[in-house]
Amino acid sequence: MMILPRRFYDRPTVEVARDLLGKVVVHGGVAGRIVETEAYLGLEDGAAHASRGLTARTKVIFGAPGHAYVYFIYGMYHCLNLVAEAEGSPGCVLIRALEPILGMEKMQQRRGVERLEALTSGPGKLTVAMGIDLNLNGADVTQGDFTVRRDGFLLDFPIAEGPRIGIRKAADWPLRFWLRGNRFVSKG
DNA sequence: GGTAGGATGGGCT
DNA sequence: GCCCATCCTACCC
Repeated sequence: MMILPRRFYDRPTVEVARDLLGKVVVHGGVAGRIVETEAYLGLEDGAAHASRGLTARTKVIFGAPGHAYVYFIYGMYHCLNLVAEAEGSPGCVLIRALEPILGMEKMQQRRGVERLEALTSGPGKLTVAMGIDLNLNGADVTQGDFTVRRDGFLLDFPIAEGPRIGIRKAADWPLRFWLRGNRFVSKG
């Protein structure tokens, strides 16, 4: 599988969010195919962390594309984003759900559940299953043992789009993308 | 089938 | 002090 090059991410965030569907996140011996994403934009997007401006937390989002933005939420979960847009221009894509394709036993150990549909069907679940935490914040996903790749298979479900989940501001913006009918999507 | 409530801690006003 | 880009359990149709 070919690692996605940095230029893949150096585009408008919405395009990157849509095109990440079907790509494969690899971390060590564990991998999953992306089936659901959300785009988070810049200053104009009240739901985006970057709308607060450049801070210690958001500096990764303003940095070079092709890096991971990982943050801690609700006191116990982590969420994985991939940074898009040129350096200096904020934008990132939240990975909301994966279809497990490699290392399912490891995922089951980390999650403490058996059902495949329960392993990675949500942003907090998939970071546990993949072993992703703050240590990977800022990591370059175009090289090393934490990467995103394309596998050459065609998408087997149509792409759907709709409002993002779990936010209050800009709640009606259609920036969520998913593979309609895929059983690993978090909702719908 | 559905949902209300609680766990739990960092970021920012 | 308030707000979260969440998840699981208990409980109720």
